[in-house]
Amino acid sequence: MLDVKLLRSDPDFVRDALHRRGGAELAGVVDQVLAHDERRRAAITEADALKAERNEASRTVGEIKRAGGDAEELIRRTRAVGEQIAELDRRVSATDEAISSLLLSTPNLPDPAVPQGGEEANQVIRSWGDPVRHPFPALPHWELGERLGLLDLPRGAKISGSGFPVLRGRGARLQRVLIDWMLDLHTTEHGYEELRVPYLVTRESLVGTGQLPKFEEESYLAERDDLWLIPTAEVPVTNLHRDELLGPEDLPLRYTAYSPCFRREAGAAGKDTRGLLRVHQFDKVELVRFERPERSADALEELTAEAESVLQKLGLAYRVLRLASGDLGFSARMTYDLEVWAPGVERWLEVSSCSTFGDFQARRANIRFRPAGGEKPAFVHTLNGSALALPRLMVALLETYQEADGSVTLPEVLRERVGTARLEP
RNA sequence: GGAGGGGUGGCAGAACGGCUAUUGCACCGGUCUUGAAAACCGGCGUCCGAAAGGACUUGUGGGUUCGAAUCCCACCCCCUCCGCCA
Repeated sequence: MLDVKLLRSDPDFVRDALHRRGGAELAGVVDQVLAHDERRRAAITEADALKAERNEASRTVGEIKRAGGDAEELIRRTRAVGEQIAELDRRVSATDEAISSLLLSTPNLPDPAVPQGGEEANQVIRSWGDPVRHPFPALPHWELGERLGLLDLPRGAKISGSGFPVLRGRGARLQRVLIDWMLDLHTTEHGYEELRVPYLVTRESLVGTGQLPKFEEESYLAERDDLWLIPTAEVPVTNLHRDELLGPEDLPLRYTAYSPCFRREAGAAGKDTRGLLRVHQFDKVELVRFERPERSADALEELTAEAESVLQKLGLAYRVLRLASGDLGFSARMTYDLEVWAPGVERWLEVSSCSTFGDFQARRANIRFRPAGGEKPAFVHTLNGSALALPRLMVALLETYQEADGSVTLPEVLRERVGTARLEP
């Protein structure tokens, strides 16, 4: 959520930043909010004066009664003031609601370093490894998966519909091993605390991180209990500290969590329907950081490097993109996408999105810290990134390490855990 | 699911219709001190306001009242016991 004070003090700056992100219509919320804000403050000023009057009168009533006098006349007049106050209070809450409903649906402002434009303006800022070109006809992962008995898409579809893959045998084990190995990497080498979190969350939690109220159609809802399936572990992990005031010594906080992720992919019907490229349920290991504001820029670089280290250790070629303003997620201030090369489908696949949110989520979720003893509380900065998302990682792994005979040779780091060096039919 | 108890500031914990939340701990500033500790003084939630000042804040939302932490209603959460259960 944007700070109303910022809109008030520098409306041109906010208008301009929102314009870069979503055009003139989006920039228009600034003036709408400011109009409500002005009405709101006028009503508060008026109501506060009447409340002061009422408090004074009530105090007097108490004194008169204690002295054994008759306060009827004063009570009657004060009752009328009470009605005026109620009317003004209604106006305050109406404008309040109008403002928060506008702001809850307004995305974060892009960082100045973010390139302007849509997807086509994303910048490749670095790459690692050489994209593999096999000297034989490379198979896509769904064929490899089927031949090697790792993947059973038809049965997944039978159970739950398309987009719900079944992994089996070595495939299931490989995925479990990758999760385990990544968690170990982040806890032992990167200083993260491992969390195991709920996969169903309240509406409030989704509002806290920014998925709601705007993207309701993207989430699954268990209506009977009004609980939502998480689209990412970011939601429960970030909300871990919702409505908390952290001490000066508490930051930074670094958490890693495995979770399944549930996404309706409502806007992507018909896109990437084959194999594991886009599914409704997938596994992911997530990194989440709570940082002091002055640390958040460096923290994003660190977090991105930590996600990259997974691909490096697996020997998979990837590139890092800085997303353009129009391609940023709702809550993000700046995002690096990691795209891994998949030689079977001959595409770069997004396996990680590392973002800083500034104080945007902290404001929505009310996560504050005390900068130093005695100082006023301030909002923390939150960051997160996938490290990594499993399906596309599996895709890149299988397609990259496939052999001419259809088998797959596993990278060294996984062999012991999987219990074999080669996946064969 | 049933019965009972309870949610008050960063933490602990009083007040149970009116003098507008007593107090302790922690933390910050000051005085004192060579320095520290102790002691003492002040501060330590949000909003409106340029300021003076004012308003709000006792889980959340309603209601009663001139006035609600306190009374009433609904909901949420925590604890204890019972039932069910991986």
